[in-house]
Amino acid sequence: MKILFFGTPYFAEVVLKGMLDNGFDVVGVVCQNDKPAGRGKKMVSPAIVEIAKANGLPVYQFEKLSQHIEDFKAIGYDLAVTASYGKFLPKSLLDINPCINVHPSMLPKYRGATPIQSAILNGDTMTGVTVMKTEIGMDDGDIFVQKEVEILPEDDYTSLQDKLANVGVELLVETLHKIENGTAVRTAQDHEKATFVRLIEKEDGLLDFSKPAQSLVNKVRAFVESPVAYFFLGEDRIKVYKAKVAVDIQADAQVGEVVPNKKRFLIKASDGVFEILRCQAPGGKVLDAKVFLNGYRFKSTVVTV
RNA sequence: CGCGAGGUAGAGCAGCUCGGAAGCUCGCCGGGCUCAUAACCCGGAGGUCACAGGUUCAAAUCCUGUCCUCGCAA
Repeated sequence: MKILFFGTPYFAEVVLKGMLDNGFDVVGVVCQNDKPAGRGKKMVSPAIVEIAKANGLPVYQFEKLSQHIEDFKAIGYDLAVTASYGKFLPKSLLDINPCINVHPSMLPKYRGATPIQSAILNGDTMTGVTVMKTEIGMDDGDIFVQKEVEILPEDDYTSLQDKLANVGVELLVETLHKIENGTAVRTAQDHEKATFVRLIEKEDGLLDFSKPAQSLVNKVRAFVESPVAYFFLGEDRIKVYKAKVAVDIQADAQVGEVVPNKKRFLIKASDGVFEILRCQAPGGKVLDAKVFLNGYRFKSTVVTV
């Protein structure tokens, strides 16, 4: 069975590696185009390109998939597998051969682009992975298999994504074997229960200290890779990479005010104290709070709203 | 050539505008206080101020070039 893989970011890399490690015959990788990135806006390829090339796989980066149907037919594959590809697959492409998708949520919950972030953001304690048939509609295809994954309090996007990707590989391998044997069974989703998650904007990362401390911590956990939670102290935009609720601290400050403390970076939230464990000031490196406090000169001790 | 910030003891920073004896917070070593301590007090080690040129009696500080790091924007 020749497999054509569609995927772009890290989650897709793990899935691709998983298929290769399990001996599946991947005949090519389709991913998003190179984009100008970083200082000097140099063109940068998705990381998956490197992995594909290292394994001798051809890489296809088409601007519009629908304009390359003949190219896809020429590749000669039997099944398409998608994982965080980033764009819809046109019907003309889905009509060539069957397509299955790996989605990091317990569908029909969290259909859309940001299931992992959403689960953490909402303070969920459980999420999961679904392998289903790819259809025209967004994440609404019939389900082959799904498995729950626990979200630990200390999990953030990075760690949860890893867990989900590994489970995704496990489920995908299982499904691919069944498809090969002809024993694959799929069931329709309960569309009534579907929930959708939208793309995340940069401004979504702004921390609002009039909210409960735990919700702020959840935002930090969910956005640690991107766009990163932040707030302003005077003119300085402080990006927060790790935080917790300081349950041992007596709140002796106004909401949004820095709680005086020599060794800990604390800010009063609506219902408790938000403690920053790892952060970054403009122009500086990401630092542990204690190190950050050694050198940082506060221009304001109240969060700018 | 997208815009911008910065490279100063092991770490994080100040000093640079107005050139003229290298400082702060932590860490480390030693001593003290204490039932005890991540707390407090005293003392100590540790830096060719990124690199290379230039200006000057004198450069961390001014000028030029190189390397590296980071923020924004995409």
